[in-house]
Amino acid sequence: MRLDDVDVAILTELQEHGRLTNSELAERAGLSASACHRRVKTLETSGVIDRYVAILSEKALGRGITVYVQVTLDNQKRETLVAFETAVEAVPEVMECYLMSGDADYLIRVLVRDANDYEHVHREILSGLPGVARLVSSFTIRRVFSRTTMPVPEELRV
Amino acid sequence: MRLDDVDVAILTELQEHGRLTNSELAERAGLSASACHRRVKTLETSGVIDRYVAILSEKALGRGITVYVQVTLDNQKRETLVAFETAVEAVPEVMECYLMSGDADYLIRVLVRDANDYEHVHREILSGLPGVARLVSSFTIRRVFSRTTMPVPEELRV
DNA sequence: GTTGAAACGCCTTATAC
DNA sequence: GTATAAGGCGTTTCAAC
Repeated sequence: MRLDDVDVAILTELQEHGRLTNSELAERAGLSASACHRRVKTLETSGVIDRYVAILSEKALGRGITVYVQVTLDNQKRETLVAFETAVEAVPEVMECYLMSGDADYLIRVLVRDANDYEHVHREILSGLPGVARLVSSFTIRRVFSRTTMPVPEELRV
Repeated sequence: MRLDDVDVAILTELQEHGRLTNSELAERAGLSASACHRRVKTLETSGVIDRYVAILSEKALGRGITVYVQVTLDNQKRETLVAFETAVEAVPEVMECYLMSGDADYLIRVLVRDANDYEHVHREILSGLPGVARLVSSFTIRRVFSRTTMPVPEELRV
């Protein structure tokens, strides 16, 4: 699927304002409402737009601290990996989990209230996950920025 | 601001389906439409709901590979940090940037099409950012999961 | 908290160009 | 791509309970 400038404009707007009305969106994209509506539907059914979500405020929910944790397991047996992955997904403080190349097996992003809270999560939850041999925690001091907006790569442009 | 079970139900739904109609949401939350509408407005104005966004498909956009990069700068002078932060935010492939404690100064998450593409980003863009002394790249093999849904902490429950 | 009503805007589909 | 029309649905506000 190729995307032209208008598609990009639509995607850019919706990535920032997911609940724009179609008429507002049409105006911002410089399109008639019907044309805009058709394009959005196409973008949705083609899978370019995956879904719409509400983003909650980490601050307002008292989850100010992000910690990255490198996880090394006892071994790389298939069952060990599956057991860990299943268990870690059930931990609500873990926002993201990647299987990694290199030293550690997994990298996870953990969201907690403060350092105290992390101590609890680390000791009572993470270190008890199946197969975990070692945890290396890296504290973030400050989030410089975070994008939800994904750039449209050149090779998809019209 | 305290949140009761119904608020949590609303937040959970909206974090997964950000464009639910108010009437649909009301039904799922077990509320009348007007009561539901009032609660959502309150959650929005109080800042618990930060914003609504469309999530694009990384796959459909051909951005399959996530790379984490630990960035070490020449020094920690204020100007050095500011210059780097300003420049890195202008790189669209960088989705997130944290100032870190510990060995490296920054941790960034980079989204690219493939390893080739990363090679280009690494050599032509990242290593040219102001103040960069060392880059340590960690490739992800697979995203195990990623949440946009944030749990409501116990201490905020009614 | 609930229901119901009313006004308005938007969506959605369908026209035709 | 544009414009327009029509019906139905959803939102938003209000009043009353």
